Amino acid sequence: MKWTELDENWCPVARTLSLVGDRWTLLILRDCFLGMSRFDQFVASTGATRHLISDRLKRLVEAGILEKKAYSDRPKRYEYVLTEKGQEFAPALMAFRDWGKKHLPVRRQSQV
Amino acid sequence: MKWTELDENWCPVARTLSLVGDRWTLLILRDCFLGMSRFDQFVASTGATRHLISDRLKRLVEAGILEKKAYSDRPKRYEYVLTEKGQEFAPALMAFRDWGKKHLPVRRQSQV
DNA sequence: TTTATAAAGTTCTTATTTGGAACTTAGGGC
DNA sequence: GCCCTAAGTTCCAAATAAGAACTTTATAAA
Repeated sequence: MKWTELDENWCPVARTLSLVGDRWTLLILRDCFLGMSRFDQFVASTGATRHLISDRLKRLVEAGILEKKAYSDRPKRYEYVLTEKGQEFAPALMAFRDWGKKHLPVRRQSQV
Repeated sequence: MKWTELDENWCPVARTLSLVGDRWTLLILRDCFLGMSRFDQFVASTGATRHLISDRLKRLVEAGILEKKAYSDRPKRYEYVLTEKGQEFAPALMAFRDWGKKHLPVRRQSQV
């Protein structure tokens, strides 16, 4: 089964996962909550390929979680900001953060 | 970057995602919270391939989120139950559920 | 005594997705 | 003209997943 087929599942968890249920998507959302909004910031911060970031941003915009806004006209440059629907995803990320802090401590400090 | 390389990331969200950041893993956890514990239940419920379920259960057991317990000796049969560490993942799934219920309503009712 | 069923996987081949690097487009500055 | 930035796109090789069949161990039925 492809994961996009989960979008009409009876379970709201499954439907949510069909949209954001992969690590790069959730890392992009984390970055948005940390104040990032630009393509290259997401690439640098997540470590994912440009291709993946491009694809995931498209999905998030289609889903109404992010909004693509021009912040420059010449040349055309865009940034991505959380919509209200996206903002409401905060509790989920906070739950992930809390679980990680408690159960997955870092041994060695690694770079961003 | 491979997603397993996120496990020593500075960010607790990223570390959590390196473990459970894929849709099938989270669906398995959802099923555990719904009371399921057996291999074939996970296969039927999630719609993922047996191979995937096998792999993800292994990871979850290694991570101490699930425990593999024999419930029959002849023949040897195992089930998977949430550890306390796994139980504490509940808030994250509830956040997903709430977000899905609010923002992703189902149009047509589909089967489990 | 085959035959059938069940649970929990494993194996196999093919298809899809991802990784990594280079390239593109549209300016701006030196 | 040459280099730089930002936001992508394109290409091919490598990794991962899909789908179906097969395995193992044991119980029950014909």
